[in-house]
Amino acid sequence: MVDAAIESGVFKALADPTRRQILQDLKAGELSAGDIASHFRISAPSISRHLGVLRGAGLIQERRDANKIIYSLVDDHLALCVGEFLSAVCPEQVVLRRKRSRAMK
Amino acid sequence: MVDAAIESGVFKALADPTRRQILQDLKAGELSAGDIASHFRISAPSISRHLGVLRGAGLIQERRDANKIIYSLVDDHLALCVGEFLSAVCPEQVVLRRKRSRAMK
DNA sequence: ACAGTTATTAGCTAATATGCTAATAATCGA
DNA sequence: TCGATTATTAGCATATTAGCTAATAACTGT
Repeated sequence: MVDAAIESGVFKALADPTRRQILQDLKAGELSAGDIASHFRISAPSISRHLGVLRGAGLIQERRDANKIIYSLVDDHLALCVGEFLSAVCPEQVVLRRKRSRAMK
Repeated sequence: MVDAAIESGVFKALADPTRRQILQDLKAGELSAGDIASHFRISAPSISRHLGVLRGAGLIQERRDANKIIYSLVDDHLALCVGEFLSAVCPEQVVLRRKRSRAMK
């Protein structure tokens, strides 16, 4: 079960089309903030804030590489939060497949 | 492919926890506006507006039954819109199963 | 037709979200 | 260390959202 406050942050984050597009872009692999910003017409600071929202929701993570800050998807978070909700409302149509954890006992 | 404006409406609608709960409540079957409102602490007009948002997003439908207005889930819409997005971002974890249409040629 | 029930619409306030520019921070290369 | 590059933070303006109460609309039963 995903905590309600966390789920709420995820859905809030998904409410903005720019943020949804960023997630889709990151599906292909990690990207720097500048790379991401260059896909949009809005200003870099605005993108930076969108990245902050996504990060706050636990959907993406960042690391510094020299000059740049590199963003990437946090693996299971989106599928877990949204999948759990969809499983509650339309389980016949959405099947959640849990990824095999790579850290096995 | 789901139209972008429609997808946007769906995700906006899902951003509010009250609206997500309404969808979950309706999973069990149709409910009148009053039934729905009685599950929440907020005023009936506020619930009415939430219902309007969900309806505007195509997620629920209404019909009048005498005095009451009865709401129910619109079958595929949620799974289609959100599932399409999840399939783009985390297809390994979320499998979208299309319902068999009952109106077959 | 009228009172009662159910629900929505109107009008308002307060909080939140999103965009911008200017300023600041962190790092690199010479 | 200094200028260039990359990105974030601060501060502001505007738009949207969510809540409320009061008023209106649609329908029932007598």
